[in-house]
Amino acid sequence: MATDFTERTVEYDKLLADFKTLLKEKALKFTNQREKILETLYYSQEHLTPEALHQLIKEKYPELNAGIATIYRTLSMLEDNNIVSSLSFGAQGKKYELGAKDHHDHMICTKCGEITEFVDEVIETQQHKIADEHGFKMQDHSMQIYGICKTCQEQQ
Amino acid sequence: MATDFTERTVEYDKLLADFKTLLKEKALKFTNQREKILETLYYSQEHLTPEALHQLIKEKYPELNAGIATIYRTLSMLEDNNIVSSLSFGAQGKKYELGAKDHHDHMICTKCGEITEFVDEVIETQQHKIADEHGFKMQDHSMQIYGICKTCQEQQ
DNA sequence: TTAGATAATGAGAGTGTTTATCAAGCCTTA
DNA sequence: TAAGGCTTGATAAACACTCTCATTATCTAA
Repeated sequence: MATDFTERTVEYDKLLADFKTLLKEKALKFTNQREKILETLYYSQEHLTPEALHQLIKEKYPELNAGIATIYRTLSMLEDNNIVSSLSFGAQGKKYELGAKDHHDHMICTKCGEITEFVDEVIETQQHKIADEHGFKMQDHSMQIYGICKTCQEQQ
Repeated sequence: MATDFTERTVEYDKLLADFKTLLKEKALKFTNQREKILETLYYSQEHLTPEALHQLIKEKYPELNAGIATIYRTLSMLEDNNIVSSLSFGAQGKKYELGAKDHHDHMICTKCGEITEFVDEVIETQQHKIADEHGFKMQDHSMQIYGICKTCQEQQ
């Protein structure tokens, strides 16, 4: 446990340092709001909507008085710089997660909304192959599997 | 050509008949608006936004005076009954298409917004395999490849 | 350390999309 | 054909997100 926490802290410190470097490169400023947004995204295990992220930050740092516009602005900026990635979720808007991890896809439970991540090499390579066959210059991809998760199946 | 048209008409007639049956089963009514929406979706080769669908119907059937609310309501109903499926398109909203066709995935050009459909057996089977491995009861899935299409690459 | 330049912020107005409300109208079927 | 109840169009409202702008905070160079 102690080890996990330490590793986690070290990993976050690296993320933060990289973030600062990026800001400097682009002549952007390192603000309290940006720091707390990155931190909250990092320590949250979930995929967050801008609204949910806003709530979390208001609860933990009420004195920051962070506005929702700043959340949106920062998430956009983080996404443009490939630090976070977003997942479109039908009409319910977007959810964001730190994207510094390895690429992965999502399995979404249509009952409880839980999102499970997975990585599959066969699919990764196949996607590149398909894009190539169509003369398509692939930039990104996303795949979602919708269904009922194990827990929800058992509850019936 | 004549053959194509005939086949197409026959196929649409079947779709329409099935739709009527569904409505009857659910004690819903067969209205002019619902018919024109289904028809327009069927004869359109494109993935349509609710707004675009509304425009098409206003142009072709001005006397219907169809309201945008009806378009949304009908698309929802059709989607709930697996007659159409929608494709979330980031911040730009949703696009709808008839879902009675074979399953397929999408390749989306981030420059011009063009959507190309494709079917890939390797991916289809792999998806089932992944869901099984996670004890997930798969209901549906969607995959999008984002990138620059051939035409847009050539224009640069 | 300080001051000036300028990026970033919060509040709130604005925008575009989707949904809810409700009175009037249309479909079904008896 | 007439009644009942589902549908509709118009419009208000909810929602997600973006823009504007005056004020505040950050960075840097002296």
